[in-house]
Amino acid sequence: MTQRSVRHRAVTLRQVAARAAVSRQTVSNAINAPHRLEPGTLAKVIKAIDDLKYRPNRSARSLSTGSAGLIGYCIPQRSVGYANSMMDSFLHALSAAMEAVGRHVLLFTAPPGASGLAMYADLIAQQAVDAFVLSDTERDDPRHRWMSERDIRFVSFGRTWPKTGAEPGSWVDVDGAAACSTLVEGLYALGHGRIGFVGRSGRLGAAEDRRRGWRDACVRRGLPVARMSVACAGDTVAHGERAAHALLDRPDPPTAIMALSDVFALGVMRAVTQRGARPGIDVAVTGFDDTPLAAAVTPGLTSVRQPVAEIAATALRLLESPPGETEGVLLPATIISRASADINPANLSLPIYGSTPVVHPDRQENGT
Amino acid sequence: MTQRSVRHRAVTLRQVAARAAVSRQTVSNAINAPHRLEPGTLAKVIKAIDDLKYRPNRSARSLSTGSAGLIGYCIPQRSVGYANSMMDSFLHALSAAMEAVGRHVLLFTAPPGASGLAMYADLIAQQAVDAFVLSDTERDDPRHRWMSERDIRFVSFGRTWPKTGAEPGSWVDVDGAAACSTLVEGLYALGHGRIGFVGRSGRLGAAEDRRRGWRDACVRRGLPVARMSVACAGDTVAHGERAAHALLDRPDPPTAIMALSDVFALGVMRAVTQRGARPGIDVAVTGFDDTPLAAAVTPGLTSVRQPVAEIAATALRLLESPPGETEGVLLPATIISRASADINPANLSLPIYGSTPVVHPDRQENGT
DNA sequence: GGCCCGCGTTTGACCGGTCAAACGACCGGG
DNA sequence: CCCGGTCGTTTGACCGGTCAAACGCGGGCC
Repeated sequence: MTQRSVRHRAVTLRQVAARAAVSRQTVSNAINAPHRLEPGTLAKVIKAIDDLKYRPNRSARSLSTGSAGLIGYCIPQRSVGYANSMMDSFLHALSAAMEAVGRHVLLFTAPPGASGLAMYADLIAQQAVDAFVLSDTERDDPRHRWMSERDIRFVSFGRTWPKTGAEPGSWVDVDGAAACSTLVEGLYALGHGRIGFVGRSGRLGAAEDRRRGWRDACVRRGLPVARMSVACAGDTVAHGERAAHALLDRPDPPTAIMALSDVFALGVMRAVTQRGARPGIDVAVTGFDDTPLAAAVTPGLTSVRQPVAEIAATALRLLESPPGETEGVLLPATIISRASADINPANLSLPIYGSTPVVHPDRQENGT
Repeated sequence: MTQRSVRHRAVTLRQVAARAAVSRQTVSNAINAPHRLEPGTLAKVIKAIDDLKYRPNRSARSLSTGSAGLIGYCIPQRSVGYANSMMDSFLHALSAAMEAVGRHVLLFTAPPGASGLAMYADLIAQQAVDAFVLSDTERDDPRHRWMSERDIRFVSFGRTWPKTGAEPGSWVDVDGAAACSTLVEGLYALGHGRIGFVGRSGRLGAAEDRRRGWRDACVRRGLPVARMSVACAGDTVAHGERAAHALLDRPDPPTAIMALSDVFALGVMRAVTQRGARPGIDVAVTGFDDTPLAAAVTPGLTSVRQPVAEIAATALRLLESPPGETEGVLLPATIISRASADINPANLSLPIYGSTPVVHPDRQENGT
């Protein structure tokens, strides 16, 4: 009804060209290859662009160049009650990193496993995205092979775990094994001689990696690993709780329990409390991902923080590297030491996998 | 090096047309307006499409139609330690809903407040998105006015709170006031005569809405509201804890405390415990958002679940309704009753705002 | 039999950029 | 003086769809 309800067409490159009294291509060059223009012309064109507030049409550019300027990210359908604020902040970091180079993240959903590949295929066929960032990778993840066979560009957050020599694609990952072996070292230094592990069944690469770090460090220190680990089927506090009870019911129960996630760790702490013991005093407990839970519970939960911003930046770099050149990048995590297992960095011996820093955040978090 | 490293061009509409021995437009019609084709031709074209696995190029279509098929969603930069898994699952639901109609969600980041509007403006100028879904809306959110002035389509998750009569745009929201007033009713029925509220300072619409529901229900029942509420500045457990101590230190302390979020509620439970009282027995506690925290803590935290899938579906519907027709939809939340405040639906009187169902999920969550 | 109508199909133009080749001006060298 | 080369700019074609108008055809009606 008001006069502004008349839809004003967007400014096009030709209008800018007309105003600056140059050809279309000159305007295009002013944006994409300014060095080709004579300084005077460039200034003239830039002025016209600013005056008209011109912004190139993304669809037109995509059509012409053949690249959409978008990368696809599949939001996994998580079970209710699964607190993965890590993925939340990773998405933010990824989005921010993409923006810095003029690209964006396109979200989509797909069923896990091979059946979800149709969604990926469709987006590529429509040329809606240039590449994918994969997360929640599994061992021998079908997506990796599938994509490399079709020359679809991707970066995996999580190793591609090749059976053979050649990697099917680039990946970034966090050194969960190193973090877990450092945790074992820290607990060992605190005098723990039996360290349990609450893991996850299934094929998730990260889960297997962390368990390996725990196992190898225990073996190295001569600590028992047989009957010291449990694999949960689900991702809830209740699962972690039952797993901890199972461990603590055994003949020589562990005096420290490392959990694959903060949610599991919370279940472990509950189990310990139910048995009349005190987490952090009678039984040490550690988690993973440093979710808000970790800082919130009493006692504070020692956890492992993943460097989301670095992961995102690395993923972007790998995506932009020339196709065919696959590369894997392993980033160190950081152990956030709290009262549930007060790791002392000074007592750590040389790492077997890689170095993982340890910090004590308590002062800041409980302050104003 | 292998032969598949030869980039095969994507199938185009013209190739399909050639194969089916029809014109380009006929293929286009087969996809967009099949009813216009004679059944025989349609079958022929569809066969060609299937044979070649043709999928229309998204950029080309966008360029032609002028709509990108994408809606923008700004992922807010949350403070570390803020567990909003609600937003996580909302994004999943939104993405799934969009896909069902062939559209997608494009993520971006922007600083909060008016300074972030440049990002919105840029995406529209580039015609990268058709519309926006806004979340974390504030009272008199600058984005609403700004967008309606520019005829930018949007739906707000959170009321637009107009000062005048006309709404600047469509919105979906969850009836937080009704949920909170129902919580008050439930607590009143349990015998609580002084009910405190831990809220949030600032202009967040949802925070003000919930506080209003608490306040009005208390006034209606003749319960005190003066010196019964605290507004926290930050979103952490520590803030909630301090707020609870402040309430419990007062001359006539509350016997029940409602918190704006699960994180605050956890802080409240800690404060109660520190004072030697038992949450759920000596002091009732409720949270909001039904995050994994709520089911994880001991005792289980009574919380309020927002219907994310319905919110997403409604947002999509409002986006597709003709422009100019603004509409607001208020959806009921669900109270998830646990041991921290065992609300009994049978004892609730008639609601003052709207009806909010109450469920007891404990059996499922602690089971296998 | 001629006319009009509607249906199914085709044609040319267009969306708004980019690419590659052509163009003119200027400069230095033979 | 003419030629070759470089630089800055322009031109036409093209990316892969959709839109609107034009077209051919058969049927019903007068």
